[in-house]
Amino acid sequence: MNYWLLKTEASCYGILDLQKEKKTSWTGIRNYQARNFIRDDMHIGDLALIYHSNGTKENPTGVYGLGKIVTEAYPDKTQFDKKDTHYDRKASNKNPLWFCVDIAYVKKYLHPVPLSEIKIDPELEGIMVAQTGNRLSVQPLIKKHFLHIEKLGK
DNA sequence: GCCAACGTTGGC
DNA sequence: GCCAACGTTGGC
Repeated sequence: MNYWLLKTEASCYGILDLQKEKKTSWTGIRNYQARNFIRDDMHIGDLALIYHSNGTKENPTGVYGLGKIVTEAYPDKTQFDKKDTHYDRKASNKNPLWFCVDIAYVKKYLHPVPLSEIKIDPELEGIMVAQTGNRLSVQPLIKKHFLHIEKLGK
């Protein structure tokens, strides 16, 4: 059982959208390291913190809720769609480059956990998302960090 | 909107 | 295989 942090922009697809839809395919990941995590290490039943980047004063950057991985990895179909912004001409059905999983809504946090708090919490020392310059949109979490954020978020 | 950090591309 | 140029991410 693995724990993850998934970055998204609230204005693009946030926890409220996931709550409404109940389930979505997490497409559009175009980074090899993130791709490898999805393809190789994500499995049904894993839990994922939903993190909103590029926050505002009212809704600061941070963790807003919880989702659950409900499929194994499969080819992200947006890579084959010429009209999609995530189209990749180097990818083919025979040789897909990019993968996605389906994420189900679990809950929205009563108390979202802002990045500013994550950064100063000694319990979360070493967490990847608090390290400067880190742009990875799919991040593995150690259980301790996952449980602590869960406790803070409710 | 700024800009630092960083991943990717492509010429050599 | 190096590395400069470029584009993107994302905190502020």
